[in-house]
Amino acid sequence: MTSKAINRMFRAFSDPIRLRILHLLQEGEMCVGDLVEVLQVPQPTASRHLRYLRQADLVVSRRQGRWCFYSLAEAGSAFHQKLLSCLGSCFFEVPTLQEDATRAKALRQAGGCCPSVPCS
Amino acid sequence: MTSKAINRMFRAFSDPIRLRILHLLQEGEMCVGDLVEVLQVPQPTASRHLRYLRQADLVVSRRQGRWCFYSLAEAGSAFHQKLLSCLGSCFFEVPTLQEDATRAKALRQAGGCCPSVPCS
DNA sequence: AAGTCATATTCGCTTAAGCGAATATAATCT
DNA sequence: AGATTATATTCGCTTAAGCGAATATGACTT
Repeated sequence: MTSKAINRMFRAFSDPIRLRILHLLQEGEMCVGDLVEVLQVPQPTASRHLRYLRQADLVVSRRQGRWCFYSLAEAGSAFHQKLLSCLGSCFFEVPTLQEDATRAKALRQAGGCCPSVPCS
Repeated sequence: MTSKAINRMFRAFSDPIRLRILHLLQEGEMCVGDLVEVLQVPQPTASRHLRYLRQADLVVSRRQGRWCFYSLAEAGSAFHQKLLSCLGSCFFEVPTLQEDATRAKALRQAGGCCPSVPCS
């Protein structure tokens, strides 16, 4: 965990959409399609931000058939853990995060976009 | 504490020099001259970053004679507190922060740039 | 092989933000 | 008032990064 990596992580957190993604992934892995539906943003936008997060070592991806599942990367340092713990506090301040949570819950109950793949 | 404010705070943390300033100010307020000496950056650079931090509501300034003292702003939210607590973990990862601490300690013992102003 | 679905990348453009160099402001001192 | 000291701002330039629109890749289906 170098100084550059720390700056990259902070910067990764400093975008509304990426914050939303990170917050969503706290509940478990999600495929891109479901993320797009919850975030209500164009798919390329989601992919772009996901790449950014991957390059910052904040998320990892796993391919399964046509779908690509993203989840939070293991926190390999105290700093990484602290940073993740900020997400919880954001929830109370950012209404969008709460709306996302509502949509995500509904989507989970509806089954999501990928047909009966054991999503977790 | 709006969503924009949160993004601004994260972004404020995502620059090496600003991270160093925030870390230094954890030990108490400092005047610009002392910051410049510890950071070893041009004075306008320090001022620019201090303004950025002020606009993000992370630091406050107080003028005393010719000198301007900066200190950390009171954390008015759980989020703000969490974010500040990341600074501690950074210390172990970023050598520059440790070098700063050494220089700051020496400077404090030498009296700093402002003549016997009750600096704290 | 052709088609379709899920995801990723590229392109052109715009804005934020970093830097060094120069300059401006503000307060104190003589 | 004029000089000096401490800090702040401006200017010109460069790079990072955001977006929408279009296109490419990769995997499964028929």
